[in-house]
Amino acid sequence: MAIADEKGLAAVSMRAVAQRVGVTPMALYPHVGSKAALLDLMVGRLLSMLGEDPAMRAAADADWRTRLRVFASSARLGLQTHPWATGLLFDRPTVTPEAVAVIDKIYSALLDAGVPGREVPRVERLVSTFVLGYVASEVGGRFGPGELDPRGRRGQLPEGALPAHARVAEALDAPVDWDEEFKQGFEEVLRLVESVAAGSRGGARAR
Amino acid sequence: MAIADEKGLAAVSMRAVAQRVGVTPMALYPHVGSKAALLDLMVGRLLSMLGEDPAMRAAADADWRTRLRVFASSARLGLQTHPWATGLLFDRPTVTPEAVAVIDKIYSALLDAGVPGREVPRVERLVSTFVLGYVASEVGGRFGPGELDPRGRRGQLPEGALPAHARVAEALDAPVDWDEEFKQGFEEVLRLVESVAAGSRGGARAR
DNA sequence: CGTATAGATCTACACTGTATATACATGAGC
DNA sequence: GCTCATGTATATACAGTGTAGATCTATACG
Repeated sequence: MAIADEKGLAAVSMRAVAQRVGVTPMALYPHVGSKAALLDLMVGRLLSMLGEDPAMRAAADADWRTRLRVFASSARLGLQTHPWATGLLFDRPTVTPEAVAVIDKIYSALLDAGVPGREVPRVERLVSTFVLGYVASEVGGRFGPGELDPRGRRGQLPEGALPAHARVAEALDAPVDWDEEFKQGFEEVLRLVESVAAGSRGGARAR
Repeated sequence: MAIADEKGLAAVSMRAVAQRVGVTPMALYPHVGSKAALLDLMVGRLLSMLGEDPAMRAAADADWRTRLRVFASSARLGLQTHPWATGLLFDRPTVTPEAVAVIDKIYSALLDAGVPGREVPRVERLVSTFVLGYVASEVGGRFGPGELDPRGRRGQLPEGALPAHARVAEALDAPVDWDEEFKQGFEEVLRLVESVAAGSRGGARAR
């Protein structure tokens, strides 16, 4: 994990890890099994760090909204500190003990919010996909500026090819406060959760 | 792209591509520049396929909701057909001509929905992050079952360690219709978009 | 015809994960 | 104290990666 933090996931080779722990590459195999298993261990460790995060422990008895907010910001912070994990999280089923322990906390918050049990796993997937997807976009560079500034970007295409861009040009030129945007987006996700809960309280609906 | 579709992104080596086109590996370099540039070209081509998707063309004059729905399902279908692209999309800034052309369509739909111009880029990121994140989870295997069935998964931890899982056990054992869940989640995202638009119509709010 | 130039080729380098065979150190049973 | 099994560490080797650098070739132009 130290190697991945410092030089990126690509730098995590069996040889590099072995050198770090002062051993020959093949000596790792009896311990970790394979490289894929090593990556699994890294993800598991990160998830258990999230599960035991002091901020999450402190909020354990708070209302469901606070608990979900703390989860979101802790997860975001953890993934920003360890960006290598985002890609891995999409590739692995969330079935390890560490993963289900985290998910159980989210289930609990959603149940307290009034989301019907039948809907809880679905809404959990929706919420955590927002968090993971958003942070993956931030740290991966999808939200990044690329080589061109916004003005140059619009210049790549023929005049009038991007009518809607023209109508929001001022917003595109303004700098973005990503912390604020994440927070705001998550608040909207929380309202979405509320509406699912309220929908169930309102009784059965058509279809 | 054919190689990636057939044997996964890892199988896309310069040597494999060269063999496919009947040429030596180094002959590719004057044409594509580097492997990273080749991957950029692949992503660009996929995005332009999405932009010219018949379904999206057909819905070009429909109301904003239909346009966004068609975008979501076309993007999902495209990414399911070409799963190698999901990881790449998180890693590259969306600044290529092909990418901004697609984004412009979403901007246009959001403007028609009544989202204020100032908020349009933010809401676009939110909507497309949901679509991309959800599909990346599907094709990457995050939503997959892993090696253990749901019951075995819960058995990994000591009794009572997963109280919330216990309360939603029946939902966890039920099979999931992913098409339906995606559709439902996206409808909720659409309501979220509506609420942003409605919030702006309602005039300024207390912070 | 000669020559410039763009493209293709060949070789080589420093990497990757890991199969295989070998060496070694430690603890158990007699 | 001795043997032997077991788990760990090592060394070597193989097939693969992206691509730098030098060389070769075929086409177009004056």
